[in-house]
Amino acid sequence: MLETTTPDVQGAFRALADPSRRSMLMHLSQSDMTIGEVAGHFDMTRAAVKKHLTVLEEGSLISVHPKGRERVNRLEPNALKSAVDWLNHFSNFWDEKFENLQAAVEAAESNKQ
Amino acid sequence: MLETTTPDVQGAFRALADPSRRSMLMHLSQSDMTIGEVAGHFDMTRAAVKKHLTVLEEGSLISVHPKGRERVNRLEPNALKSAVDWLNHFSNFWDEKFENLQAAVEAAESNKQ
DNA sequence: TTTATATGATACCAAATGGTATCATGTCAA
DNA sequence: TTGACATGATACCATTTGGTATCATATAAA
Repeated sequence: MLETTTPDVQGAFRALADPSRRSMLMHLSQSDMTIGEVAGHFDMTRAAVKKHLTVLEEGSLISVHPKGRERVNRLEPNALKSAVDWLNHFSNFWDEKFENLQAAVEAAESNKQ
Repeated sequence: MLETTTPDVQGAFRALADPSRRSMLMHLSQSDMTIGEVAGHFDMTRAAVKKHLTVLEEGSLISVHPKGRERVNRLEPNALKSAVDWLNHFSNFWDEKFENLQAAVEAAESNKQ
């Protein structure tokens, strides 16, 4: 009831607060990418990009997989879900639209299992 | 298509990144409150609370309504929706569960009008 | 083996952030 | 009117944050 600071949630929202990081998530939603490939889409040094990717990894929004001398960054949808969950759970208080939405989530989840 | 930095979204995610501010939203979801009332729930000065409330207001997550010498802070659900929308739109890329979810949102919205 | 390359690590910097203390202002009430 | 009180506004501080530059390390390739 009214959880506010689950570490997961904090890490996710923290990572989502920066527009560059949100943009990186967008890129990673289209394909896994090495740090160098990610950096190719941004006007900043690889070191800066790597810091952002570290924040995303700390928030469990991405996972990193060594492959030879490269490190492949992969989107992790589940952690994003924890942010959505926080917002939805919270939203139930005032808007029935969100109740429908949460019901849809639960229905979809039970269908999968 | 792949919007990353709508001002709305940035303001909302920025405000949501801090656990104190998320907690304030929780409290405000139960009732409108003056800055003094909000401050009563936190171990920090009123000035600090006011700064947080300003960030929430800048993100359009709350609205402020003068009432005599008080200023009543009220939750604004719609701005939270912009954050949810960003997450959902984004989620469609990899998880059909979220497609169901977004369909439910749209259905609920059209039912209302 | 040598060399090029992808990444890691560190040091450093300016600006933003979360916080305090203090003072000013506006409004309710005696 | 005058005092109490809720809030606004500043100034200030320590820490975090987003960024750069530089050097070290590990691996692929010649």
